[in-house]
Amino acid sequence: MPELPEVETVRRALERTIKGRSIESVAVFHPRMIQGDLEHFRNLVEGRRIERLSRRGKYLLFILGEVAMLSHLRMEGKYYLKPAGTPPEKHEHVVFTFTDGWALHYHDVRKFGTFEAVPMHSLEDVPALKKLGPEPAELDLRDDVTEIFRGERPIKAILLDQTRLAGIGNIYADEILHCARIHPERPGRTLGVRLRRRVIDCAQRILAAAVQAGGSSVRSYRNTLGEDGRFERSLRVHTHEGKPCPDCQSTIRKAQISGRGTYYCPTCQRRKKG
DNA sequence: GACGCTGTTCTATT
DNA sequence: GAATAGAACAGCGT
Repeated sequence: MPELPEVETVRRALERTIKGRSIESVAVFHPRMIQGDLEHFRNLVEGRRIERLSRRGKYLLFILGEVAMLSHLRMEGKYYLKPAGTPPEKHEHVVFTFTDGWALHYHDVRKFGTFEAVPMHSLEDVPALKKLGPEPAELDLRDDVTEIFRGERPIKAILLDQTRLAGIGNIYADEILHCARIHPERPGRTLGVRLRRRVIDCAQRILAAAVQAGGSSVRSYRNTLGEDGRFERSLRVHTHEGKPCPDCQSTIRKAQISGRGTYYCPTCQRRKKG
């Protein structure tokens, strides 16, 4: 589920539903999801009020006054709000019980998700956040983005690299490259100034539209708090192997690029020029 | 039953 | 460095 638009959708849902609640206790059933010492984590988080929800790249930030709790959903993390005392289901690994009779359950079939709590004043120094590249939405099309696209790696790998741009994952990388009409294996370095701008422009437009639609729910997953993303209907190449390209009717191909399943149109996204 | 996928990212190896 | 393979884990389809 979660790339930037999905994480942003979760952030908004949590902001609507749990902002202002106070965390009475935290139950952790799978300690390795917590970065650092578990007791330290609980000491930092318990008793604090959720003042607001923020996001950086694919990280959710629970702002608890003087403490920030980072939550990364990785592949399949989801949140559900339930009455306090509801027994955790099989794949629910962390439960935040609030003082008002409700609880937030973290559900993650593959247990890849992570949590980390840090004092607010050291948030800037958290390595996970420090390494992240800029938010695509914050770039100006007039900015010099040459650095982002440097190197010989395929442009697809560059878009997936969170230190270059934050928040893009496998679905949106494919959609952005189709929008920009660039072959996913083309080395980043070979993009001229016009193509670099086109990639940023496509990234901003596609991510914004996906946020508007509440993200995508590819496969049969539902989004947090029971909300369904609608953007998967707008996907033009991702998961569309064998189907006609909406622009030129050529058959969409699937290839393995940088170790990831990659969908593209062989006609719109030629290797040579863009 | 085995194998090869899956929206992520970190670590070890080449 | 930089690119790639493997690992963390569970489920689903072939």
